[in-house]
Amino acid sequence: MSDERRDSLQAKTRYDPAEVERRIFAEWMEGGYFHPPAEGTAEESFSVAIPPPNVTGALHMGHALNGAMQDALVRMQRMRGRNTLWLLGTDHASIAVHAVLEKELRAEGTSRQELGREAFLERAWAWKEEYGSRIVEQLQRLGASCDYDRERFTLDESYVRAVHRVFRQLFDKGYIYRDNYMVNWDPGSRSVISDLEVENREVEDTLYSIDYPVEAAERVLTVATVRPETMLADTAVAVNPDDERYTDLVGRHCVLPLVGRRLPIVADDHVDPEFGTGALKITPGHDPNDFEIGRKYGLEEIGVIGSDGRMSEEAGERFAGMTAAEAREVVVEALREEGLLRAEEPYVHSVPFSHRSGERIEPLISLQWFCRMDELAKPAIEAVERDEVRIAPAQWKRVYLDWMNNIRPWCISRQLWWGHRIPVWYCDACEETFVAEEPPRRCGVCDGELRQDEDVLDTWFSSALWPFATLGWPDDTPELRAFYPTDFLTTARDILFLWVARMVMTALEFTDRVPFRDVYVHSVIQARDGRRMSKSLGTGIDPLEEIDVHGADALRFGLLAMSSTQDVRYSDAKVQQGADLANKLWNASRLILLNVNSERNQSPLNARQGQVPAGAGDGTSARLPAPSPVRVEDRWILSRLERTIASVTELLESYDFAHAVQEAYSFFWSELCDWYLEIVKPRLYDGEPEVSATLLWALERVLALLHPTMPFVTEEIWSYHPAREGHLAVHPFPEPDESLFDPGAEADVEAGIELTRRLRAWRDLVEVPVASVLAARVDGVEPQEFVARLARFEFEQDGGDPIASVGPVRVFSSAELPAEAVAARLENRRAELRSEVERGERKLADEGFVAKAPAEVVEEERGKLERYRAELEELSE
RNA sequence: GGGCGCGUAGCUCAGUGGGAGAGCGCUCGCUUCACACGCGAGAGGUCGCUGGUUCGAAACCAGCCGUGCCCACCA
Repeated sequence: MSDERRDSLQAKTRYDPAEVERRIFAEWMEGGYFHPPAEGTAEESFSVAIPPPNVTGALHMGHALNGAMQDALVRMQRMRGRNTLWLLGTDHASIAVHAVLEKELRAEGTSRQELGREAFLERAWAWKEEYGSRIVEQLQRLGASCDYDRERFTLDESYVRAVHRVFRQLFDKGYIYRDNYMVNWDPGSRSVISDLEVENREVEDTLYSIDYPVEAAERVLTVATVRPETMLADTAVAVNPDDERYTDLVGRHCVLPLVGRRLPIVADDHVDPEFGTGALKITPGHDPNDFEIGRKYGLEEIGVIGSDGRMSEEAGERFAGMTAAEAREVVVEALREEGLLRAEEPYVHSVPFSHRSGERIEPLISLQWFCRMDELAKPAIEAVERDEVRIAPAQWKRVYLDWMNNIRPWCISRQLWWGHRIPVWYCDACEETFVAEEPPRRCGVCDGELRQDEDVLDTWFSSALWPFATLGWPDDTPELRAFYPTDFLTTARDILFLWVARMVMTALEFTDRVPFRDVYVHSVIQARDGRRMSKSLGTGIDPLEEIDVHGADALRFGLLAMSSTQDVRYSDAKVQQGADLANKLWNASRLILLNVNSERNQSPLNARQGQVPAGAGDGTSARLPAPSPVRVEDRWILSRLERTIASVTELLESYDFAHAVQEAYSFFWSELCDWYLEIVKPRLYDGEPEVSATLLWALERVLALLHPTMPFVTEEIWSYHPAREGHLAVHPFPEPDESLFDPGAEADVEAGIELTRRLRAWRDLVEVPVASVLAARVDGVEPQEFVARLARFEFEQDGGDPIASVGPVRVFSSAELPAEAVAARLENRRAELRSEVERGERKLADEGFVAKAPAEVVEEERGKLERYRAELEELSE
């Protein structure tokens, strides 16, 4: 280390992430570590496709958590020397982009319709170029080791080819078809949306009961509805076939009030005789249930509400042009005048809203493109049943399977412009339809002009191809060979159906492989008060602000530490814990690096594994073996370190990030810093070579172990390590060395620690001044050297009569020891011990326990009882 | 209507059959030459309630109470 470097290390008593992070990130990028060559096979390499954020998106906590998890696993594999790709990209997000741009256009007093398709798309591309990479830059702030040189976009030219190929093949198989069907019309985005983009909310409406006169009879049928305006589109009335009140009416007709249309009275099981009067008005044009019933009985389908949300010509002159809400009032008023409005009552029920625009869904019949999913689902169900795709935690496997087993056709067309335009062309002259991957020039039948379908595909149709389309499919590219299938996917559960299930289906259909081996469904991070984090509620917490204040490592540690298999509240304390850990790492490293006797400065980690990390030095310099510790505390810390490496690694590999980081934290803080460093300080200051070697070895391994979760601070500290030959980002990840496990050393040092603790506690209780060193004798085995030093005792043979016992330590009286406090403390301890002895005796007197409990449990109980008895006897002398 | 989850220290959460844990907060004592974003020592829980299984239950089973989420076509 140069003198300047040493001085700066000496001077910085606090770790400052803001100063470090951008510099370190730039070094990684310069090293090209995140841009793997497209070589080898997918089995050899390690790859992850990032869940592509929307181009309109800004980094939110969900991205940050997901990023922290992916980066931890990706970095670990990269350090292990795998050819590692974390594929980055963004999603074109049709609806979101439309929302942004149309808002802009409205502010300018115009609209996309006025602008026209071509100009709108130009504007959309310009917007994408300007803002689309914002989230990518934000991922860099997090330290995400994505391949920034291989960024993909779901509207890339090659991606478009993949989409067209998939569309045509599904069409050829008869899975994709065009139909007039009941769809979810979103007046907000003025497009159809799929069932998965609809959310139901409880709403209080008014339930109206309306009398429908029966034709040629004095009777009326009273029907109930929350949407009286849709009665204009009624084409039947239904009753339950078992409902005796109406048996005689089935097959006859009602007369629709205000309209005069004759409505057949049909019988159908769907009608609940208990609800209202047991008679249901049927509106196939505007209600999904009624639509099904209508198709079943071949009823007329009338649409009275248009896609603009206004009443159409079909509704009649009186209503045409009104909004649905206006029409409702007029209809109700007219019914009231005619004396047909039987009742109005408040009614709470669930109503569909658009997840995207937030507006109430208008169900209507429309000519749209659909994709049958049942055949595609079959292999995707089997793959998960057979654990070829493993979903964790386990309950999500069943949720996935339940949904897949009840899958319904998917409406894939959208009345939008930004997106993959549907690759279908129509010939108006001969009414022929062409589906093609490349735009056909003329009609193949009559040579007439062709007109492309106006609509675009659901954004999720293209996202469903993400893991392979980003790697060049349908071409057989080196990237595809090297990195597909990918290894895992981490995601929040809200896109399990929307995205994950569809990727599994398309991957199996088009590549014959599962797209990834593991799916890990992670926590949703809620706001501090337990509410959803959302922009509209104002409950969002900005990860970038957190990074500004605490550093990326702190945020990453905090998110991983708070994560769980269930939803958790955002915890400032956990982020602070991460910041504290970064600072502690920095300062403990300063202690080591500024005080070691650095004659031996090679890398033990490299030596043991014999690896030369990519991007590291030439790999030819001499390597030293692991330190061969002579002192028991050295053997202890090395043993604990290796065990920690083993368990942290195992926890990371099983996606248990919270326990992984907390285990690393507690080893480092409690064992390495609080005990080992305190124990060895005198040897370190003395310049003893053995302890220096042990400390440098331990530091190297701790930094490497923590690098996947806290990449910046570990990389920065590593830059001062004498064994450094290259960046930590590509340094070997530690493998646990079981030959260093040492149960004997662990037991010995832990006993010393325990005694030290008891001595300190005793001092505190008798209120002896902190600085005073107490004289005492030890009966039995002499404790380790550090016990007396850290507890501020001096062990000697002679000092008169002991006035107190703490374990084997007999404390001599001295002026600083208040006799009364000592006596009180002694009595307290005796009382404690008596109760412990009593408890043990009671338990061992229980015949059931002695007879049925496992022998080792009983033995343990006996041992404890013996120890307590012995101590009590000692104190009673 | 169906499904899944949760209820443990003041707060946020771990803990799946052998004496209740962590972080933060709180109390007391320390400016001890890595770190006051620190060090040492403490206080604080009838583990939602009621039954059951077991020698032994925070953990397993049943019921209840409270709470969150997902799915679902009763107007």
